[in-house]
Amino acid sequence: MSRIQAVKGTREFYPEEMALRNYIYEKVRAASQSFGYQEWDGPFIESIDLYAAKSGEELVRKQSFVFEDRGGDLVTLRPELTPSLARMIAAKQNELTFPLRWWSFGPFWRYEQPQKGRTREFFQWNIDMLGVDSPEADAELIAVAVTFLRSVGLDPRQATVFVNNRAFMNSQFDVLGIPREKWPDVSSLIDRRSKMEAAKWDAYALEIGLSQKQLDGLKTLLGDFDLWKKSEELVRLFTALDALGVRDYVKFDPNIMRGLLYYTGTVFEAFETSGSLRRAILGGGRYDNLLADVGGKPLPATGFAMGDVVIGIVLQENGLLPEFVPTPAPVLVTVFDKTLSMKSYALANELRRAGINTAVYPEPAKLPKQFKFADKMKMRVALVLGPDEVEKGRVVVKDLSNGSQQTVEKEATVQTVREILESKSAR
RNA sequence: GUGCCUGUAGCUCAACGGCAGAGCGCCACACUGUGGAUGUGGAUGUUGUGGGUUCGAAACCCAUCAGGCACCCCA
Repeated sequence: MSRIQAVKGTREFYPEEMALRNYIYEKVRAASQSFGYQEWDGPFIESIDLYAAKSGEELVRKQSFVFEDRGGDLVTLRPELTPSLARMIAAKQNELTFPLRWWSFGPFWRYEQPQKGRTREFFQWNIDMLGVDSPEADAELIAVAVTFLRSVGLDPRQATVFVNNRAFMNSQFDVLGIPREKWPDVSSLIDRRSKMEAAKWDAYALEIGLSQKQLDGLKTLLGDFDLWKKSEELVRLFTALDALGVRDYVKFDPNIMRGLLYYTGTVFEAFETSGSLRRAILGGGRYDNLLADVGGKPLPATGFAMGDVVIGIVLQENGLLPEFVPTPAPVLVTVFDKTLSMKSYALANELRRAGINTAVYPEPAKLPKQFKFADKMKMRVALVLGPDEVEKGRVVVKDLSNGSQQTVEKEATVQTVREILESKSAR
């Protein structure tokens, strides 16, 4: 094919996909706003330098869409939102009202190898609380996440949020006598455990310089799912989760570490428990140093992000996609023939003026064809204005969900249509 | 960026060196004033793209593009 195709990894939203995107957006908004978070957004294009500071070399060097603008500056399509957030907060740190609760849903780009659940262009929900340094704030963010998961129909058996605490794990490493400079290596070791064979993982652990005794101690830690009881922070977190009514979705898991370097305390990730996709639905945690790192005054922060791609697949695989109704207009006014078409147009106008979304069949065609169209578009009501009706000043109103129809005075059309739309569909 | 697998009708797939097919969907008609059901008929196409091998390529080889799996990373 010589046709120019879409750029690799980009998304084409046909109406059906667009409906899903909007559905997710709607549920994200509802969950965010139910906890009092404000919607905001940053630029889609940023200077590469913004990310060079803190996002990690991998993200900047290999995963960003970077290009030179016409003025010769290097710019990038944003690969993440947090640096923009940090800058915008730092710029108005003295005039914003804290604690600050912000959320956002928008497009991001990463130059990655596309595969299932991973595209180069994706939408991401970001939500953060800034200015509060407490496990209860972390618990609130987890509760927002669970509120969302619940609202799209996922129950605790289908989706679980796994929680750990970076600082606490570090203190445990300390107890094992693992020196501070090895902590990042140990973190990525833990991150990788589920992906490696046990023997190879052991070998790798020794390779990065752990003693056999430290390795044994580490394995005991990672197998201890009651470990959280030793952490005052985690105990407070779970107590708050209980009060917030989301405890049944959340589990402590010492194996959750998360790759990003800037997490300082609580970290969490939500996974689909049964599905084919072993990717996180959402992930986040506490990052208390980020604002100071980009030149602002120190400010504690906690938050998480969720991509639209994985959650879309999870919903689909669990049969939780909302029914797709192609048309936003539940009413079709058929066009009988050329001479009567203006009568149909005028009737549609009346319905619209009464606040009812109405489509007219755009040309004269056989009625079966027009009814098939209405059916495929999942319309609820079809109106017929033929010679008989026009002569008597009447309109045929048909409820497509059950096939019943009635002939009414033209003046009663709006009322009759409204009654059908408000009644339950028989379909 | 690396390794492996896969690209055939709108969709799911068959044909695996010898005339490109099926099911679903689509369109038309039965039904010139009524959709979903049924029946009958019809069109599906540069076999992802470009090159090579061969008398002959959808098939074999090379390149390229896209998708999938793993690595990497992560939403």
